[in-house]
Amino acid sequence: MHCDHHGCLHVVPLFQNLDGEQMRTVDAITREHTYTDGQLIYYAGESSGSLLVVHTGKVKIYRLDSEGEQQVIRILSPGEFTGELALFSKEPVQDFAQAIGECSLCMIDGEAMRSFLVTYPLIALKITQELSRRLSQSDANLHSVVKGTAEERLAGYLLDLAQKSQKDTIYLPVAKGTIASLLAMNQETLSRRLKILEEEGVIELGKGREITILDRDSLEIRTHQ
Amino acid sequence: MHCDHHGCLHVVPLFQNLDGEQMRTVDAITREHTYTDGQLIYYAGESSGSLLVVHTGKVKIYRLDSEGEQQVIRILSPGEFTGELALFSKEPVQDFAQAIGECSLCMIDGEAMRSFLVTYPLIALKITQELSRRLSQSDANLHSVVKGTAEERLAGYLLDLAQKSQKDTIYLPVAKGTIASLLAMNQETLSRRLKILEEEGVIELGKGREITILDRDSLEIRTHQ
DNA sequence: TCCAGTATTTGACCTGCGTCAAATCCTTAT
DNA sequence: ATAAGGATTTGACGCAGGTCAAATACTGGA
Repeated sequence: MHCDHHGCLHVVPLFQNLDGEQMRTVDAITREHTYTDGQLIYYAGESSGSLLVVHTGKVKIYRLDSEGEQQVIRILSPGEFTGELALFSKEPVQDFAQAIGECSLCMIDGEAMRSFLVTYPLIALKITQELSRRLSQSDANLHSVVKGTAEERLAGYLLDLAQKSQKDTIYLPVAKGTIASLLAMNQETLSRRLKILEEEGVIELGKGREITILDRDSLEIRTHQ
Repeated sequence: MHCDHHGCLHVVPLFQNLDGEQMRTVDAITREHTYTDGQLIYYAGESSGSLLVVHTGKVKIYRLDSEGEQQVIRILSPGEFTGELALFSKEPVQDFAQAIGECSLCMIDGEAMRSFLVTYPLIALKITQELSRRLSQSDANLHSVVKGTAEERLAGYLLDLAQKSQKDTIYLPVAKGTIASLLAMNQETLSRRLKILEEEGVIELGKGREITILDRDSLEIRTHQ
């Protein structure tokens, strides 16, 4: 089915300031599709060639090493997009996208999207802007993996979550194992680090994925940046 | 001085298929500037707001951690560009660009470039394409740092160099310490790994930065991918 | 060619984090 | 509720690669 005007496109910063007609144009080349928990959306070597915008739910982007172990790259929330490599380049895609829980995506046809971008170059600029932001972010990640410690990355991540939710009690968005991989450590290390932070009175572990931040300053210091 | 038509713009894949008039347009908003060894081109928090295209020489892009230690992100060769974050986004720049040896850059004025891109959206698409390629590359780097070993990264890098030069005897493009940082290891580890590869008959270390690959297959295997 | 300054190598040592294995805790479907 | 299966925790242990320090090799300028 087509996205209607209460649909996915309106949650996307990318298309925020399109006028009615432009919106209808994008609408016409967009299909919405829902996925169930764990379903693969695309995989390395084989992608839809569409721009994929998350409408509801969460999507995990990851890579596999030669042992089949996965390394989480990004967790997408509503409004965020992926699939740009297949859209803009001939390079083979090397990552996997998988639904975490029920989720729905808007799939914008690649060929049509490219012509649209030529007609509405401002949208192309916005995409470029988002990509360069993500590139900078990705460099920062690399830097913190190479030069930083597990605790530093964890502290930074917890502060991020707290800032986004504006609360001191936060809920990890996905399973701890997944968070661990996202933070470039393994599950056991994440567990141990959390415990240490609790023992030192910096956080309090609730049940399940609940964490309460008791001492924000201390976390700040541990961020080491 | 302006770039003439034998200048920097012709070495840039980005501008490959512009016609004469378009080329003159870009030319008009471009300045060439030369730097001496070690000179800072831009630094975190303060950037020119221009798109910087390497014309001749090499440029090192790196970040600093809180101890002032640097982590090399990328080595730019002629034709490659940087500065896109400052150009397309309001985010603060977090990296440093430094001349390695004598080098010259074409600096394309940011504001003028943005309007040019709106007029010639195909160039915008090319930039987008290059950014998404770099993003994918950056994710791959992260993956190999997290899941791979120092030897795997080194083997991959040596094969890359050999492929680019089409020869078995290669020369590291910059100092070993810089390569080490680029490969996310420290100088001593790089030195030790190289020695082990030599002892096992995979490579031969010449003097200075010269390395001869004796057993490409063995390197291939060590790439582990 | 020689010297000073830099880059590289080598050795000794140590630690953060990964691995494996087992226990315990949560969730969900019945 | 309860059992089954997944998620998380905990413990014991090892090692890749980091750090520090000292020796050696290169390089460009006088």
